[in-house]
Amino acid sequence: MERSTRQRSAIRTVLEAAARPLSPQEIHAGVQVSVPEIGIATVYRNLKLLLDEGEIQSVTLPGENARYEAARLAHHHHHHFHCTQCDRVFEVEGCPGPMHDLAPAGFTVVRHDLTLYGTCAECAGAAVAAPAKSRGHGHRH
Amino acid sequence: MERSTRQRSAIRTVLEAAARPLSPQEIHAGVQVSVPEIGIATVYRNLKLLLDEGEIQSVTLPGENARYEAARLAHHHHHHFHCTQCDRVFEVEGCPGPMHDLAPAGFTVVRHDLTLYGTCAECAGAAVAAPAKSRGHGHRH
DNA sequence: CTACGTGCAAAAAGTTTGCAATCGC
DNA sequence: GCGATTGCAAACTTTTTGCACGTAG
Repeated sequence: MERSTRQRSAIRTVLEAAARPLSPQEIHAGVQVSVPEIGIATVYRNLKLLLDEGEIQSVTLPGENARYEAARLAHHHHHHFHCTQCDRVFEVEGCPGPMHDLAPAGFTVVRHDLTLYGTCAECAGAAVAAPAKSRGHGHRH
Repeated sequence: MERSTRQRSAIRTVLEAAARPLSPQEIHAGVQVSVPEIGIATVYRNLKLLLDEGEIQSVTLPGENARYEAARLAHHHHHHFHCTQCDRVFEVEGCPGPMHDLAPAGFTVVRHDLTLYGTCAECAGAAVAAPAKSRGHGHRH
């Protein structure tokens, strides 16, 4: 049976408190504040477990590693906005509508993912204050 | 100056011959047919080089490692269809149109990626012949 | 007490890099 | 000949797994 452990609770707490999808590393760092001895493996094991239970959802964007968010914080059908400057991911409400007929004849569209790229409001504002455009964060891998 | 090597030519050939985006591993395997001693590092180095030159493009789908295709085979603005049964990726022509106003106020949309998921025509046909649905290919990582 | 959970370290998988040998030009 | 390029192995990153110990119920 599933037990209640300090580490699992802390992971839940961090995810509930986040306003956006978090990477396993961000979650690990966040949990270490309250449970310093937690290992990254425990984070991964719990993410998988919570995912199976449907308590959290994974957010996978093109070319990025998976992020995770509490399912109850995720809106129904939504998409994501990826700020190319601060590298954060936001949910966006809208959807261009059903795209069942974009696919060639014979293809069945079950689901779709849409990712918008650009500059978030915060970074757009910062750009005014500090017009020096630094190219990305160079975070490879 | 850039030299013409057997390995680089072979990589170009494999990409040109492919009807779909290929993973570095698929490219490596394909090139080994004509240049057996090629190492995977050479594949990666050349992919990066060809990418910088704009000769090829990378196709990054959510949760997947990058695939590559010859730029001249890629259509202008297009999106991708990922068959969840055979795991192959196809290009689709259409686009639901500009989605600049999906993002919250203050956000600027520069680009977008759309991925459709479902069953390709071939797999849909095969399903009729062999209705047994096998759950995915289990390719993790 | 006992099975589930954890920490740690090692293993996988994918990608990058250092280095000496090789080969195009 | 010289420098771009390669093969190999080692390094690195992210995620998974083995194992002995810890702990919730």
